Amino acid sequence: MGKRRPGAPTLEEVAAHAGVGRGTVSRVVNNAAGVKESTRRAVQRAIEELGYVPNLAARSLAGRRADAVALVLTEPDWRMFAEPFFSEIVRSLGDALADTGMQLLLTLVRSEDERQRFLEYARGGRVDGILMMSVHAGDQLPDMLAEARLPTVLLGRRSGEEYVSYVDADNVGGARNAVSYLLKQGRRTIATITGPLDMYVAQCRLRGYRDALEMAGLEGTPSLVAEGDFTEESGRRAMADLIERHPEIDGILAASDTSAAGALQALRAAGRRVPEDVAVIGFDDFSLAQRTEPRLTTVRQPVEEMGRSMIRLLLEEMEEPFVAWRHVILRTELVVRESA
Amino acid sequence: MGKRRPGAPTLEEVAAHAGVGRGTVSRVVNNAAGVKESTRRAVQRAIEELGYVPNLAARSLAGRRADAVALVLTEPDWRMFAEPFFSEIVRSLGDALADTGMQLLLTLVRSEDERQRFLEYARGGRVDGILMMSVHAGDQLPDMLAEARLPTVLLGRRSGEEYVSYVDADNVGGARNAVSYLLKQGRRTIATITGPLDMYVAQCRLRGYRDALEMAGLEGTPSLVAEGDFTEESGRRAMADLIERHPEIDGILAASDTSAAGALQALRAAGRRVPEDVAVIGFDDFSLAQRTEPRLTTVRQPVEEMGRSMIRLLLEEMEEPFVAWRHVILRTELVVRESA
DNA sequence: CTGAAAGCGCTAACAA
DNA sequence: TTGTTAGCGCTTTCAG
Repeated sequence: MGKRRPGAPTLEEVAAHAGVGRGTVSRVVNNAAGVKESTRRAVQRAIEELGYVPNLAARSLAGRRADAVALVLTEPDWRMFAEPFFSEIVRSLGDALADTGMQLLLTLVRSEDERQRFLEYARGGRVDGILMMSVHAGDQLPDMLAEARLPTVLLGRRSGEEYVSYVDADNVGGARNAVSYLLKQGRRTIATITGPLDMYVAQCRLRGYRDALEMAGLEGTPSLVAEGDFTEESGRRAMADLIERHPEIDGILAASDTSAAGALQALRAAGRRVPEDVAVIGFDDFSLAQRTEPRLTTVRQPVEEMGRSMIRLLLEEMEEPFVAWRHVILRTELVVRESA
Repeated sequence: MGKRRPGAPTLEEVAAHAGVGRGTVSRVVNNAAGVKESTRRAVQRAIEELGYVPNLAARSLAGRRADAVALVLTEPDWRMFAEPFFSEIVRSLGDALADTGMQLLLTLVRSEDERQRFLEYARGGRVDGILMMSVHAGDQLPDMLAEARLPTVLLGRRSGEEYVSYVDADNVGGARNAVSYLLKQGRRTIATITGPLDMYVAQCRLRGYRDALEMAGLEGTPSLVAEGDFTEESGRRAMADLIERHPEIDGILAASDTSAAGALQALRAAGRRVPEDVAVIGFDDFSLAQRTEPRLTTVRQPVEEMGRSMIRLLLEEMEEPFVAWRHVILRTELVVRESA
């Protein structure tokens, strides 16, 4: 293994070149206060002239932070990689992190082997904190991270009793509002296309659907529930099944915008008019707004706020570790976009 | 900033606990040869008992590698994030890296600020090498990395005179073969939907298209070339334009499978039969195989091989730095999938 | 405001 | 086969 950048100048050399002590250079590099302006300038010139770049390993070792946080993507996320919700969240995390000077590192954990490797990486101190998104119910990684006392924040929870810090949307409420809205429109046979039911988020949206029906005094019909996995293809397939089972369907709640798009395709293929014959509401509103269904009514999650909240919680945990789990549940908003 | 894992045991403590010297523990941890089996076992027990985890910063500092490589995604990549080609490449890189014990870190570089931060991160020695994909012609980052003497490998090149190490597919040849195939079928009015023409890969595919026409003694018609950006939406739009300008079109080469899918939609919407009236060939074959167009003929890039090659080149550069740029150009394959 | 010095935890070279 | 030791480059007291 070739040594890294063999002749790279060190703090020491910069100090010598500038005719000051090591500590002073360190202060300048870290923008610490208490350095005479002229000295600072002299040091800065020396840095320029020598092309000095701080050695991050040394900095880390000397007892400070790694200045990086990892966003872990476990295997089940993989398919969602292509979902707009995913990239929007990543984008918002990047924005939220911009001020902190920390690097956002996406890491893929697909096998047990990779999980172990990542754990070593994190426990080895290469990151100051860990973010996870779309956690599946049975995922043990958050527990392992918690055990290693690593600041961790989840997007979504694994169950109602999640203890690791998380940021989540009010999925039950969002779904309930959506279905109530459909009922208010006079729809009576409302079906739902869920997400993968091993994810708590999907369970919550399903619960909201059921709650709304119950509140309206209607009885839930099991055959009006079709499991999907958030993807467009699953939406198409689920919708096709639903139409066959219940030709009288006049309303749909889909657990994602993408599966809603699939549902719309299947409905049109079956000759239904949307939204005259059948109204569709989906969760999230990224892909559709940009693509083929700009007029779909959606339950919007506050993505920017989610990213910001995750970073805020993470920073709090880094600041004052191991004192408490922190939870944030953000409100959703029904965005009505039906054309007149 | 809270100190990281304050009470974490060190090598020293493990050594004391096991009643051996520090060096011995280091050897055991690193699986080095030359340790008596009984000693090794004793050390391993001590490690278990104390829950020792090596401090990676210290390890890095002590003169070895960072055991991590970064895959940089610059702003223009961002849209491709959702493209199947992207996730397939990432997957193959992960596989290729699995043996090496290195962490793959995806980093997003969207702004000048983030570019600077990443540069510091890389020059600071947090990664042993850098991979970049879908580099745009004007991107300076590879030069900066080269200047910093950081092992770097690109997927694709910025121009015909690329010097930084890269792995690329034979895009000209692939496009030429595809168009020749269409010509052999008797198609005579062949259009192309390109990728973003500020990317060399898109230029090459366009060149291949033109070469094939020329070889057949046909004249290239500028209005048969529509610029897209690899996305489905761009394919739809470009195709719609092309049909309007040239209703007689009977063949299409699309620069990606995704834009080919968009083209197919536009063709069907215009009442054309595919492939009877119009034949379509796209580059890559991921999304379509999994989605709606399993029978599209495609120019297949050897994704697995691309990932493997990139890692191989990177390892070579790390091993023996700064001696040469290395280039690999992989053959493409025309995968005919028309139904009878 | 600045310099000197004590580590941070590990690897690797050298003795033993 | 193993123990000892000299750094790796930086941050951070503590004097001055």
